[in-house]
Amino acid sequence: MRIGELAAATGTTTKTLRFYEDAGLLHPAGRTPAGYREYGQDAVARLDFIRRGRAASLTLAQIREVLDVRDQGHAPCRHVEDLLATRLRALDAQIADLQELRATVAQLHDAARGGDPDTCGAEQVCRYL
Amino acid sequence: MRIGELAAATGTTTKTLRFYEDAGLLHPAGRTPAGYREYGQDAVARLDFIRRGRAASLTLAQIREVLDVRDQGHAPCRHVEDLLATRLRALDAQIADLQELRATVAQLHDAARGGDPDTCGAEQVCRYL
DNA sequence: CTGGACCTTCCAGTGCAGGGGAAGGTCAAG
DNA sequence: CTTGACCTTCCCCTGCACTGGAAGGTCCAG
Repeated sequence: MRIGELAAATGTTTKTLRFYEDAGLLHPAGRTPAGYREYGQDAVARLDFIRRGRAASLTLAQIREVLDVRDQGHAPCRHVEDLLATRLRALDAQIADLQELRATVAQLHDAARGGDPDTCGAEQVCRYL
Repeated sequence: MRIGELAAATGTTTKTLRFYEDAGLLHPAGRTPAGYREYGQDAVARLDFIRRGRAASLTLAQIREVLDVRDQGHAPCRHVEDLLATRLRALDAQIADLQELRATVAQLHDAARGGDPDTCGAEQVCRYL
């Protein structure tokens, strides 16, 4: 199939597919005599994997690592497990950071809600922030 | 004071201060005969405000809005309150999204943790993702 | 044989908040 | 007089994952 069909079949765009090829996530596609890219079903499976990886918030670099392991003939299960564990820890840290930030912002907002603009001094930009 | 002193006094860099001036967060500074920027104490207060805004995860554009209101002679309290409320809602949404994502990744990780690499078929990249 | 849908490559831009570094001017100390 | 610290403008680079658009080639239906 050609690039447009593959894009439609995997819910992405031709732009993205060429970008993935440049980024090393897709093997350079075979070409028709006219120079058009030609893909087989394996490309669909590969893109489905990439999509699942993206859905799990893995970066393209991480997904490529997994694909590289697979392309070298090894089962990437172990690598995927490590990746997911790392991602999980990062997500926990990120959520904790955001919750802390939320508490700070909520505190500021509580102080500002009920404030009287007329009592603002001109020597500072805003006493509520 | 000169730009390096101001940077040291506010815990930032000269690069950032020039960037803020370009971005409209700082008024164009006065210049010495040699062309050096010259700042007063008000610049320190302004940068402290910017720093607090950044700490509350406001964007530079949002902070500039507040400063613009202030510069036009109005107390920005009300504007700040709205901004904080909006930021709070965005943070809640972001935290909820991340928690959902975390659940998904945790599920994948649980499935992968106990898996046997030898049972992986070659027809897919990895059955755990 | 022409129109339109598709394909190719290449270059540039998006958003965000700066950072790196070059080429050159200024100032005070030694 | 020179050294070194500081300042100036200028332009490009970073990360991340694309997206937009121009200029041109290919293919098929009418």
